[in-house]
Amino acid sequence: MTRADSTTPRERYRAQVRAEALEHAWEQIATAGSSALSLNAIAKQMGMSGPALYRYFANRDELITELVREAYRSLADTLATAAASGADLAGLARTLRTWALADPQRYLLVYGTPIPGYRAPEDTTAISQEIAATLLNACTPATPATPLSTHLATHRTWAADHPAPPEALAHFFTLWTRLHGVLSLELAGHFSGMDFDPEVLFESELATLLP
Amino acid sequence: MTRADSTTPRERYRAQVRAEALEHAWEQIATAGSSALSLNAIAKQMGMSGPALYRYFANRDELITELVREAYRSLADTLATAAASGADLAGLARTLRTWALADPQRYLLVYGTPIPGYRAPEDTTAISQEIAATLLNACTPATPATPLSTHLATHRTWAADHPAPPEALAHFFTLWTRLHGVLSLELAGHFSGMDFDPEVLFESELATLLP
DNA sequence: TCCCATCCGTTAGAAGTTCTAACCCATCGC
DNA sequence: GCGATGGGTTAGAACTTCTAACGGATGGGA
Repeated sequence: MTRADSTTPRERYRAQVRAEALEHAWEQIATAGSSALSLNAIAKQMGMSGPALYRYFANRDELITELVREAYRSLADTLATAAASGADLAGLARTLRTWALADPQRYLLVYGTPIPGYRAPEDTTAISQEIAATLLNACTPATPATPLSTHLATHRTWAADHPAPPEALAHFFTLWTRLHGVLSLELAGHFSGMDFDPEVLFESELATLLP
Repeated sequence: MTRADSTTPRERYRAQVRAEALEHAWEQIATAGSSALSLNAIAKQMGMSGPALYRYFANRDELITELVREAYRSLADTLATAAASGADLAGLARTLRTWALADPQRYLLVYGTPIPGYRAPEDTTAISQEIAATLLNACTPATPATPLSTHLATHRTWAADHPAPPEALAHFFTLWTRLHGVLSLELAGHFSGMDFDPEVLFESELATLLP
């Protein structure tokens, strides 16, 4: 304990206040969406007045960035533990759907409409690669070569260090976009008027992705 | 011309101002997203001060609703004219992609993250059904029965008047969600870090949807 | 042609928001 | 105990949406 291995009381308090603010932010986002998130309202819910929160978050964007980071982290961990428990590709896909349905706004925060000016920080792309790797590990490379896989064979810098063959990369992309296609339209309420069950559609798409 | 078959000059002026306001709104939305749309800024761009626009739009939501309506209308017309020109399913899909890439925020306005409280008006769902019908007409019912098609056979109230068989309905949903899956992730910038071409992925998914 | 109602645009202002500045005071380390 | 650090406060600027009250122009009926 010569130096900064343990945290000071101030740092602990600071982390606690930040965490509590993020909790309130999640509640607010779940009910009113990310665009209606108010730093002022959060501060008042915590019993302190307006600008006090600016000691903890430089601005509204930094708070949202932290929410995005938490969402990414949560998804990455959820998928990683599922994979560690022996879940196959179908299990991971259903884990993803469960995670998304548990908090639609959380899913849409990372995969929904982005703010045009907003630029995601470096570490979120790292977590994104982590998620991709978890899914990629479950992708079976038994699929035949396609125009997509041959294209990815020469355009794979994003997964340069992952040993998956180009057919697995192609499989991963089709998995990702197909599941996201069903999930995002379901979460956005575009199936709400219709009386069918989106889960059947999800399972139908999932079935096309299994060996 | 006994009564209201032609428009009065006032009505024409009113429609013109509304149209100009919507033009500025589209410009604003294209650069800063729908959440950053400012009624005040639009008014000032038009040379009039703040609250004047409230003579033309009851509130911000009504203006956004009108934008959503225009977007739906534009997509429906674009697909309808493509279909009238003899476009097949592949042609319609590529028309959709072109339309989406022409103005990403316009696509995301209708298919992206919704505002939780917001309720779409009746006529937009009518246009949505119009779009579905155009695509449905191009869906070949040659696909075999699947769990999804049997489910849709008994849950098709949303397309009750359309004569398509359940296999075509299933085909339509897989088409919709697969294309949207690629497009929405591409428009949201989730492929931007990677160096591959989203069009290849789009064409790959499209190929799986053709007979 | 005149006149009046309707409608348009204005300014003022309330209630929000984000965020900065200045100040006070508690806490923490030396 | 003393001083620096940092948290919380209020004030205030610059925004936003939206309402209210007031002018003035326009357009249709007598």
